[in-house]
Amino acid sequence: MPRTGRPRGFDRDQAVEAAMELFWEHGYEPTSLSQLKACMGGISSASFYAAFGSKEALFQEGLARYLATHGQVMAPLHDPSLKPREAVEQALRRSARMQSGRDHPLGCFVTLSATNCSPENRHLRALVQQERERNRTALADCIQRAVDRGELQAKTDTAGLTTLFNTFLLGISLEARDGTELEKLDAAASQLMRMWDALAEPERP
Amino acid sequence: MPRTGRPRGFDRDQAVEAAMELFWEHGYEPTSLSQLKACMGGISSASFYAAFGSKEALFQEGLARYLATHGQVMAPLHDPSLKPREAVEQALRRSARMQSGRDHPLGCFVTLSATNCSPENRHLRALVQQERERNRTALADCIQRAVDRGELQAKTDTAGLTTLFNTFLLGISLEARDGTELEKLDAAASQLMRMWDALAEPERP
DNA sequence: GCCGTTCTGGACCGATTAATCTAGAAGTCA
DNA sequence: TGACTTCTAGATTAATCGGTCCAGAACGGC
Repeated sequence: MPRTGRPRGFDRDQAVEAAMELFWEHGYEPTSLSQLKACMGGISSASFYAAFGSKEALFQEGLARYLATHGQVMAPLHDPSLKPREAVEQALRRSARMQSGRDHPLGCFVTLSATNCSPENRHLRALVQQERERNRTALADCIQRAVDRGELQAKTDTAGLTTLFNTFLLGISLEARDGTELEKLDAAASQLMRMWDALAEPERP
Repeated sequence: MPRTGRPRGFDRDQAVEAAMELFWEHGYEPTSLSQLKACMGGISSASFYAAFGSKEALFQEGLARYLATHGQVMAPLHDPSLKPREAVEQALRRSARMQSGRDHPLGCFVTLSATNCSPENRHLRALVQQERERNRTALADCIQRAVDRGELQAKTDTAGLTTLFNTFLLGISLEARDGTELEKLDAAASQLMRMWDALAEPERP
């Protein structure tokens, strides 16, 4: 933090937040420098580059901001203290609720902000893809843990079940962006969790 | 078709095909005129505009081409002569197979080509969204038909089940683009279809 | 008051964007 | 052959892209 010199004329934190929403809504490439500067209160190019370095660096800050806030709906998947079924169900329902929320862009930043990408920005796509991979792995671990603990039948096709849940999870983004209401997404999640129960080892009487 | 004048120096049909693949891979906005002209054999701007009118018109032609070819994997959903279960299963499995195919871009044109969009191209996003809506409706009709015919229990939550299948269907795009192999997608589809069977009215003995 | 530091407004950069224009080439038809 | 039509190569358009530069403003420390 600088203790001397002319103070910044805008709130850097709010600016990152506003930029995140722009990237979230329109994606990395369609979001222009002019839009970004405008959403920060009409700051100048000099101010922009002094504060963030580049458009790309700002995008990475936006991603980090998203992961630390809205993206936390996926946290249950990475919490080993939760029962696997609980973790999965919470990830689904929290994702659905967050992504269909109306106080920010619809859908998920991680799946939607770098979908359409020029070859020269491939590394940015890789950045968010890596995040999806993290969730995919966590989900797989969750399901494996459920089998290990006897909460799913031993014969369960874990790879297939993981892909099923992950594909649904990813699909929520597109569904939410198309305007599907939370009620329907939640009902779909309920159906899917009923399936989990059907695959659960029946209690020995 | 013109019967007089200098003949076109390139194959218009092949050009539309090549453009479709570019839009499919990178999306509408990141695909530049230079790339498009290059993939058509390095034609000039004049040739391009004489043949297609505009970048946007070409995109619409590309979409139409996709729907008439690769997009036909969704046809079962619109075929009332198929049993509902068969229609849904075929739509899932054919989508998974097509979208993970390696002789064209991964995923689905309809869900991926206009995801990241500037406000001024909103109408193009609406164009592909409308296509998704068509499939959503067809899927809902399919499931309603299954209930009506007694192939699913009368108490079935049709809206929830429709959203479940549609969300999975959309998710296949993102999953395929992330490189998930057909084997896993197919296993996930199998799990989902097993769920259908669990919801089916049990046969009276 | 003055110095060093940091930020700001605005001009400016080359590159690229989608799209247009002009001159001429290459065909059909009479 | 010559009129007519259609397409092509290449220069050119205005606008916008992400990014840089500079002169001066606004602060803390001395």
